[in-house]
Amino acid sequence: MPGDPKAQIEAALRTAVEKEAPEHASFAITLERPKQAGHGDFSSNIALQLAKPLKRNPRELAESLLAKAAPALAEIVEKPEVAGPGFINFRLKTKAKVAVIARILEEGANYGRARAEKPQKMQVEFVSANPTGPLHVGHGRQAALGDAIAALLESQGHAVTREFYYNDAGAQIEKLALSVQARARGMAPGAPGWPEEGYKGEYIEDIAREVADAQDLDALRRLAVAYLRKEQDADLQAFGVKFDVYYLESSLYTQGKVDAVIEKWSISKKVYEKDGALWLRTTDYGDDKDRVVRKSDGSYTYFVPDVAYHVTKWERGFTKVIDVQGTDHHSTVTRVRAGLQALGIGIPKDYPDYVLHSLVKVMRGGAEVKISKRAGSYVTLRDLIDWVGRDAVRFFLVSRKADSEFVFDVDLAREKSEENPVYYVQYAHARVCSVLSQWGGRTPELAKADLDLLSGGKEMDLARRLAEFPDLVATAAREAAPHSVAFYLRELAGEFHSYYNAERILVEEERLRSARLALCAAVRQTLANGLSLLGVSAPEKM
RNA sequence: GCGCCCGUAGCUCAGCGGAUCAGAGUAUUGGCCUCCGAAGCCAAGGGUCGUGGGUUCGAAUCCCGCCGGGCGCGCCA
Repeated sequence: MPGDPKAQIEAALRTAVEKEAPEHASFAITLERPKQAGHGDFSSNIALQLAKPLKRNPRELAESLLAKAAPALAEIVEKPEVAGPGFINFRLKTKAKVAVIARILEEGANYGRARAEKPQKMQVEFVSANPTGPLHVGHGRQAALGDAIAALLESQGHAVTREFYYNDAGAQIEKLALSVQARARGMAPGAPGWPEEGYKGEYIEDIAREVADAQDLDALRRLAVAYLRKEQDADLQAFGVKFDVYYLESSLYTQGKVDAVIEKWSISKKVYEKDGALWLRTTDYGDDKDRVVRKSDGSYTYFVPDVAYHVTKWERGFTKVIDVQGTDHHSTVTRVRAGLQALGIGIPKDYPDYVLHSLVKVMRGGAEVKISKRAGSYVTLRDLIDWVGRDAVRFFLVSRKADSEFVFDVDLAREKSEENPVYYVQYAHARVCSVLSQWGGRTPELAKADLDLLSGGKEMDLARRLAEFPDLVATAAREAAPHSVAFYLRELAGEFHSYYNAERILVEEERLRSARLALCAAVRQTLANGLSLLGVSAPEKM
């Protein structure tokens, strides 16, 4: 495919391997992008990998492979060379390097997207907060992560459902209702007689204010749940996150799905009675100890509906499911998988996948912020959005690996917002838009620009960086790791700023100007595509 | 005590199935606006990659011990 030299080089190497060592023809050829420009645009360690099974000197093998691969590549690469212990380095000709620009302008918003060989029906479940209070910063991290992961999977051609699961009926909800009732009767939060472990945040008062009849606990419960669901939805909307499905835990009971799970376990003899309770043999599936599934009072533990819920995911045809949760829930991983295995209905052992994130610590004014007035005991997502803005929150929260603990410095993100990485990236986008608009032409014309006129080092760096994007997105999707996209965008923005300051884009000479503008337009498109994956806006002005 | 995760520059963090890997941002210091956006660019200083072993020609990266931190370890969710 024109504009994809990587595929051409891989094909040529594969052909060479087939000739050189037919018995290893199926060996995976992986091209790497050397970090240092001095080592070319692509390198292959295939000779090092094949040297051992073939019992040959890796350098000599590399030379031999190269001799067989080189003729097919004469068009696109400079003279390739064998380096070090047996790496083969390829340096693209300018024409092949800049071809990516035309490709980006042609593909537009599709640049970086791929068509999956086997498109799958996938689901990402995240946030899943119970309606007992405002969303906290941990939910924010989940929302940012989950939405970005879903976008990444979609970019690879999969059909992705974003799902929110919540408990609308359990003991937590009862506590909520009782708290609101107490408040509606004029009781002060925490005063004598206040419900045990009741909720004390300011929002309880807001809900209580709307209570018509403090005696009617059912109505009160519905009111409280509806109120908080609405508030959570408003926060998610402000955060730019939309869900396709809201799944109610209560529906698992009303549809008999919870009982069905117990029944299947019983039939396959995976449960036993002890101390008046019913236990599941999770130790058969790697758990430390067996777990209670039905308490002696006859009610189920939380994890039975949890398993029933995951059965519905499987039955709904989601072949891949990613649950985004805090690391404080990591013990459920083994348990849920064990519960699913014990059903014996053919669900894979490692179903579902999990992305676990550690908690977020919020720093402001040199001290940790632990509480907000509204929630009573934690910092809310809304606080964060109000303090630093949606884009900064989203970008920050996905800029770290999910499992690293993360200190969110509000002062850095807010008071010195010009130093914030997200503005650095958005600013690059705004700058390109500005130069394109000052030129005043139509972007499609740029696709016909004579790109060979680009020759500067910074121009080659940019072209090289732009070409990395599709692979980077594919890897990020496979690893459910949006942070690498954030890092990439910062690097791309940096190279653009550097270029912009060093070269004049709007030169008099029309052909050169068009070529440079084409490069700029490709940068703009790639920045926009990347930011879109992270749910961050790409402003034309700021 | 047991299990999982994390220790990389002053700070916040990338890099992790070995080679071309000591990195980014920020902070500090010094330069750059008669010219497309200075919310920017250029340059400098700053780390024996927690620590001690092991495997290897070669380890931030793999293995083991230790130290430090986080989170779990309920007939809570």
